[in-house]
Amino acid sequence: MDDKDRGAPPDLAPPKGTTDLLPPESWRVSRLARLAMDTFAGAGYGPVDTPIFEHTEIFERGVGATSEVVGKQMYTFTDRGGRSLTLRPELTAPVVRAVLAANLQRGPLPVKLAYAGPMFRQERPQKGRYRQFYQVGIEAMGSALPAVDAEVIEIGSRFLASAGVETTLLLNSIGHVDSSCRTGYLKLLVEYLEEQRDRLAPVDAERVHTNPLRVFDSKEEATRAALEGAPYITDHLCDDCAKHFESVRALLEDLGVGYELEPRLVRGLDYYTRTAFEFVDAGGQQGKAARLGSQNAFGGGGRYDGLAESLGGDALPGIGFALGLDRILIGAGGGPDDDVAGGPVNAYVVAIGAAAARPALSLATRLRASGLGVDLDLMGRSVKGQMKDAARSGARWAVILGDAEIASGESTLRDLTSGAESRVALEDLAGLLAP
RNA sequence: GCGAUCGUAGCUCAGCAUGGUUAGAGCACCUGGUUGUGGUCCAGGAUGUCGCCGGUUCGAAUCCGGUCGGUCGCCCCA
Repeated sequence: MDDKDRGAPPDLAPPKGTTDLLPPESWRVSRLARLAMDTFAGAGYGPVDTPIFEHTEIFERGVGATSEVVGKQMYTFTDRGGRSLTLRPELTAPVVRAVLAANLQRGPLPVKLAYAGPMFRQERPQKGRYRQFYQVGIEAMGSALPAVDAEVIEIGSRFLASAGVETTLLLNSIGHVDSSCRTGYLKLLVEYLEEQRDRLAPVDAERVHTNPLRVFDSKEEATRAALEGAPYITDHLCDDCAKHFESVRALLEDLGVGYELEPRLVRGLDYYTRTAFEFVDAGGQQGKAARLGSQNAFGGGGRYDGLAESLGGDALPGIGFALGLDRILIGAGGGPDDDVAGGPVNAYVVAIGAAAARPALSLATRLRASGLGVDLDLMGRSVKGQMKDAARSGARWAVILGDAEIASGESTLRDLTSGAESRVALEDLAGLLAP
């Protein structure tokens, strides 16, 4: 087959809104994900993995058909069996599904799970917003006590701090679905918005009936002005929700977690009840555009006491959060720690002369088997080239093997930091190189 | 999904308003100076379908149209 028959060469760029993660950037991502999972594990949250795709219904019923995410951002396709499947746009609904599927709600509670992985949403990509993006998060299911809210929020805030981003925690309660609580409040809100109708921006006027709470999210000047006298949900919570919210706040203060009350905070997914929170960028008000772009949230979460039932399962209250790894990396910037972005290679085996190539490979292999991080030349480089490659690999030691060394069962060990060299018996190498 | 803006070596960019011989720089890469030694220095070398397709022209990186992609804004969120 000649070139003509092959047609146009394939486009090697990854699909729009996606990216190939390669070293050194990929090291930062995997390190951050590990830090997250370790932090979560330290509070009793075990790893959970669910499929990359789910039955579309899980998101329609779980996340809510009126939400923006389900309405127009999902990657939905039909498989060969005629099933409608969707690439996961978030992981709370799938995790709750998995818990119900395994009947974990009948075992010891709470069920505490943590995850890290890719999510998918079809939106116009820009800085900090991609079609495939990485999230870490936790879910605690089975307890409606305010203590869980406090634990979850504290873990998120502590992880973000250790990841090197400065955040402000915005906190709100949006009550539960009942005429004495949110439903009742919504009537008041709609009434108020109706009165202000001509002052609202057109986009927001449309939302008054479809999703009135979301009007609070508006960035339109006109709408913001019109909202000045709007009733806040926190003033209309039922007694139980008000008490719950009060406890959460008291516990956060106990734990030394600072927060700002934000009565206009409304999250985009329909399943949230009571506590809702968001971690927004606090590092440099002016430099915001240069940091997260038009995005300002590292992540957020909240309680979802009705989610399990809307998926058709037993009642199972829960709370969790999701954080965007991509955004955290942007917000943390490239710290000084990132210079040593390489892998954990401690030693580099240098072969001098053709006769040393085979012994070098087997020495490297033996050292690796004993648990050391070892690399060597696979390009047939000159000695000078190998030394250069050794320096580049980030290794502390060069283990040099030439005819003289082989003859005496030794190697020349060079400290690449100081340049000091010494002869070392091969059998002593592993011990000397151990960190 | 809508609007704006950008797209030249691996990377960061110059060149483009006034189209015209082999398209440049720095960094990175490779080789040599040092027949068995890196990080400094010196000398040399390789590298581009000027995003892609088409149009105007004797001639296009340069002008025009379309398209794809990045970035920014809207929307929404992680």
